[in-house]
Amino acid sequence: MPRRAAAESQRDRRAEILAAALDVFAEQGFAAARLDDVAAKAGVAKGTLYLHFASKQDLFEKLVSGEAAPVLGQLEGLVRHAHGPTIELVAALQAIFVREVLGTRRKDIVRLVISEGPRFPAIAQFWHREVVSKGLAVLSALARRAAARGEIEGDALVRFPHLFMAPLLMAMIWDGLFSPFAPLDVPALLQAHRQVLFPSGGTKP
Amino acid sequence: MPRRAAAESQRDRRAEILAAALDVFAEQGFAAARLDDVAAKAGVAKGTLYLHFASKQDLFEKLVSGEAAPVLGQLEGLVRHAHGPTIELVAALQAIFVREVLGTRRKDIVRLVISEGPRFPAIAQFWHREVVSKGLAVLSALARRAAARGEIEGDALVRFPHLFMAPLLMAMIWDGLFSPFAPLDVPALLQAHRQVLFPSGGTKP
Amino acid sequence: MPRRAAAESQRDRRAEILAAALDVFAEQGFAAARLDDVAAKAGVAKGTLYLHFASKQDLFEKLVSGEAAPVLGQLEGLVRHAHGPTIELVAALQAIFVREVLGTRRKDIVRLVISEGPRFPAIAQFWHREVVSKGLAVLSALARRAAARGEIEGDALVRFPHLFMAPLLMAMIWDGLFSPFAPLDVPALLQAHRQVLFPSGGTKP
Amino acid sequence: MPRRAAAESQRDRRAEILAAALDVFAEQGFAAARLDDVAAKAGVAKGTLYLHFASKQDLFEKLVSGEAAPVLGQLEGLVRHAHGPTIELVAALQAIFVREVLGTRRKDIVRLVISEGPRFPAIAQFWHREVVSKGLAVLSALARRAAARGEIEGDALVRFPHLFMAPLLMAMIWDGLFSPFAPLDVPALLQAHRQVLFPSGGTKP
DNA sequence: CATGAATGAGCTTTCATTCAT
DNA sequence: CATGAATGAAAGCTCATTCAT
Repeated sequence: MPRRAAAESQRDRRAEILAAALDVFAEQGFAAARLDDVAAKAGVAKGTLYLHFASKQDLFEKLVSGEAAPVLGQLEGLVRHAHGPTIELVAALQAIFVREVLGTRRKDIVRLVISEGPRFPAIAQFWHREVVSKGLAVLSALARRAAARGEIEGDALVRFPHLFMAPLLMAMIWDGLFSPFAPLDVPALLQAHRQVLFPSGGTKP
Repeated sequence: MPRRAAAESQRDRRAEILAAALDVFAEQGFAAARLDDVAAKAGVAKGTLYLHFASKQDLFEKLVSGEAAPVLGQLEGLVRHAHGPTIELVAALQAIFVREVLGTRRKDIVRLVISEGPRFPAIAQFWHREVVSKGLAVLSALARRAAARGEIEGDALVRFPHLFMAPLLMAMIWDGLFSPFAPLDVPALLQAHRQVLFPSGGTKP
Repeated sequence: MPRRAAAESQRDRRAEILAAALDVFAEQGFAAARLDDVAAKAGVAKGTLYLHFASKQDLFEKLVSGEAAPVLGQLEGLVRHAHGPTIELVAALQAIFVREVLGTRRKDIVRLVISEGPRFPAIAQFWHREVVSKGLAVLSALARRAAARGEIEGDALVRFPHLFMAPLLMAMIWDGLFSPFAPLDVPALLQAHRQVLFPSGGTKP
Repeated sequence: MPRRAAAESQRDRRAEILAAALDVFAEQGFAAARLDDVAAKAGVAKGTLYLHFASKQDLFEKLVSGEAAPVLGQLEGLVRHAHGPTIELVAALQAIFVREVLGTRRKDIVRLVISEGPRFPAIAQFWHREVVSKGLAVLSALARRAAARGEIEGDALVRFPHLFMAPLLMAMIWDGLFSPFAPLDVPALLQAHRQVLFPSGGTKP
């Protein structure tokens, strides 16, 4: 099956380039990244990049638009089939985020979206549509569940599920900026956050 | 008074260049910013930039290291001379942040620190030392006050005053990324946050 | 044989660039030379220079460090296999110098070494080690031979073979400075020099 | 006499600038020299240079065209009123050259003429007319005197008095290029040269 | 006269993109 | 498909020259 083998090697090539691109873009930012470095890191010639991507910008856009779906799926599944106190659900979601985003190169993707997004409207829109709004919908459902179970008061978190996310965002940004000289204890931060969200410890007051 | 006049015009020139640099760096990021554009926007020749700043990087570092002190002073004063319910104090602090940061070019400075800081350790350290750690100290004092007055439970916010800031950070990032097509109601978000922080409405339960 | 062809074209390119660089550096000196001119003269784009040389300085150093060995070889061979009166040998050496240095672009290399050497210690040392000290050694051997054959008196030329070279150096400098309006009859100068060196006409007194 | 004082201070200023210019041009060459450095070294503002010299090139031309006459006068006087063996006269002339040129900043002027002359025809012509041809005339007279006294044979040195100068030129160039790591014993070189010029020790054979 | 801030043309160097092999 | 030499349009930075003070 030479066709199959060729297609696979194609996919591999492309994946290697994307991995190298992530390294370089994450370290340098879009403008300062050099395709020479991407090619060298991917082990291909510079011209080869253009067989897979139309331009530097295209490579960048493909890179930051291809990595979010699976995590979101995990979140969605977790919430849909949830049972037990919501505070435990929140802890599980945070753990997934820590493990699957903060603990992987995905955090670099998110940082790139934050840093470069304003100059790449297509990327910002894609992320809002495919990641942010879906994630917020899941979290809003979560808030509704907690309210229905009497675990939280008011509709603040239903209307602004962003408040679930904010400390995770902060952890991600802190990590990139200050962790070399002022590391942040992320699990403790998230635990504190859960304490704030569920003042009565997650049980009905 | 020619000496005096010359010194003043010097300061003006420098301020004009910094203002132009903020425009250009905020829009393009550090690497993609062109000093030609900065000079044109400031109404000076390219060479003039180098009479005031040693290099592009120097200009950038001076720009992001010169704008935070006054706001912090406001916050500190407010907390020190506070009276009344802490929730109102928090509302006032948030309002200051919205007015003095989100509502001004300062938000662009902060965004630049977030985006470019990882490549400029000097800037990250400066901001951590001069802005972030001081701001967190103020917020921690605020949390202690609220706990002392019985307005919040636990020490989560004392240990992690970051949780006060997180939604403001989120608002700032959202604004830069998504506001053109998905604006965020920041006052409502902050009000919701206050509801979460002070579930009993800011009075002792 | 595409590999072979590519390597050859590589060498050709490099040689073309070096030839163009010699033209431009010789005419303008190092500092005033423009790489634009080098590129144009070599028939390549400006960026191509940097595929072969790391910088303007590198190009210059490679240029002045790559052209002396063959001539020295000729001199050495001539002296080693000499027979007949030394004055004829000197005449032959001078003729080689006139033909191979004064009559070619090599004289421009030497002039560049003289003019720019003080600012390029690496070049000065290279030339002293590879060219000057070897050349002087050959000339000292020549003086020893003449003394052994009773053609000259004293050891002045053995200790200072520089005295053989001095008029050639003068001819080279005169040529660059004054020849447009006051040409120097170099063969006559060199003949006069031989008369001085061998007052008895090259035969034992 | 304010007029006189002003005129003197004018001359001083000009002399300071020329001295500073010599420092900078000698170290950097014409093209690489920066008028900023000249002004700083002279202790004047950059604009002041233009009150005394029309341009960088004008400053350079004035600098290298103002320093030769007195030395030539000494040579001329010495030869005109000579008595005793010519070899002693030659030794005296060489000593003057060593003292007044090699031992002073004048050697830097000469080196500048050699290095930059090809790009400044006005300078080359001036030096040929005012210095070189006059100096050679003196040396030719010297050679005639030696021949008349039977101290040398042939007319080689009468026709090419350059041969007197050549070792001095070599010493000057050697000094600029190689002396840091391979110093040349100039007095010994010149003594050797006299031995070659006067093989019988300066007495009639 | 003297100053030095301002100018802007011009320099070296970089790097996304192309294309002959 | 893959290569990597070649391109050339910028970009950052310099510095001789000018001129308002």
